[in-house]
Amino acid sequence: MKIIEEKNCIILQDVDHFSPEHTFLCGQCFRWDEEIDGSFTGVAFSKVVNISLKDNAVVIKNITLDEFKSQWKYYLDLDTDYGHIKYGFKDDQNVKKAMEFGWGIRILNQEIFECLISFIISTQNAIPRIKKIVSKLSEMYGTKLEYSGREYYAFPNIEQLRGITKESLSELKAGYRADYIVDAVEKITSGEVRINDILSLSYEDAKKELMKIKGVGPKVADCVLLFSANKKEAFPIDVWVKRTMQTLYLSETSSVKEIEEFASSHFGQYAGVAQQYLFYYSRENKLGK
DNA sequence: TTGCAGGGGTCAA
DNA sequence: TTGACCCCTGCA
Repeated sequence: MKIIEEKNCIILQDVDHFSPEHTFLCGQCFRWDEEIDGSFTGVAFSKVVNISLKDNAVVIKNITLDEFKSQWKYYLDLDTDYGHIKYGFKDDQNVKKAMEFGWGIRILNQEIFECLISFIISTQNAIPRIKKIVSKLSEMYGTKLEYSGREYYAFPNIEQLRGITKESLSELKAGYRADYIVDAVEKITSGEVRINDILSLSYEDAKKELMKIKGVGPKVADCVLLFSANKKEAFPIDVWVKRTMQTLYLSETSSVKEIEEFASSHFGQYAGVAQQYLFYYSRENKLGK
């Protein structure tokens, strides 16, 4: 990968296995929107950034070389060799097919707090509505940003949400999830849940730590670990993945526990990567519906 | 227009 | 293991 710095813009040449479209639309994040020209604009690290693919080069607008090296390179998971991961799944025809369909999905390393709150909101909810609620929460409590003549809002940090109540969140119309958001903020500010330790804890311990929060069950915890804590062995099982695994690998009556055990032994350390490709493939093709 | 089913699950009994 | 759950959206 060759990095070229231009005015307030970075160009990456020879990047393999990266599709902004598939990466931002595969359901792992809720803060990226497609523009008319096919590029994607999103907010992270209190910055608005625009990413596009042009003639096999990745163009990232509104960042400096330092910001790319210190934050965005990791965020986009560009240090991980997806060719190697793909090779490891060469004997699995289902994953192979899903990886061809959704080529270039990279598992993002999002900010943990934002990812946690976003997936608490995702519970029993549809993606467009999740995006709406996350966006509204940012507008209410986050820092205002500007890019290309438009207003954006950074996702609020823990300090900005300190002291919120169920009532103050009523405008969000998040339903019963408002209680969960309040509980997460309280437990993190009090130190009961040490969110900054998630990165250094083992997968199992990190999952236990997250599940101390009300509204965080195994699925939400796995999403947070996979999409923001670089734990690629995490294998979130939702309705789509459950149906897909039952159809392609196991049987209709297989339980979540059985699927979990199978995924761990069959997919191994990159189970989460396989999960995301299978999830995207089954959703886009409405598998089992 | 109204009514109903279901949505990237989780909690509590 | 099973239903209830807040609220919105899509679809008869």
